[in-house]
Amino acid sequence: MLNNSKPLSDIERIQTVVKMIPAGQVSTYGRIADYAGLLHKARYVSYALAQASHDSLPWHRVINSQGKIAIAKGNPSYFKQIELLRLEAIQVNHGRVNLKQYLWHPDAATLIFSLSF
DNA sequence: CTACTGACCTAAT
DNA sequence: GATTAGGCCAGTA
Repeated sequence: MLNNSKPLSDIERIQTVVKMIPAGQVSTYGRIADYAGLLHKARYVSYALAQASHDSLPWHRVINSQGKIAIAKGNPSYFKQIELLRLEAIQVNHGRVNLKQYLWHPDAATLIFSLSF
């Protein structure tokens, strides 16, 4: 056996992909789901992040497809996310990020490799 | 089992 | 830009 570990769970696959997002770049819920092999399960990504929104993974680098912060304004995490993004030199205006500028374009082979464990 | 809820997405308006 | 509608799907009550 080349690999005797059990397959990654959906949540583990999502977290693996999120960890691959480089500092200074962002991705979206839908894209993360696609990269993790979970087509059309964008909503599940938000659940997976909420489960582990500790320091363990860069949850702040995940925003919605419109480039906006997905958390409701007024929620402390909303401001926390903006703060974390700005620490990485990502500009946030009116709760919005320029996807053209900061969107992460992962390498397919690297993705497959990272998810194979 | 059904009903409701979301840190969602796309297309249409 | 903003809002709506329909689709999506796991979790929860």
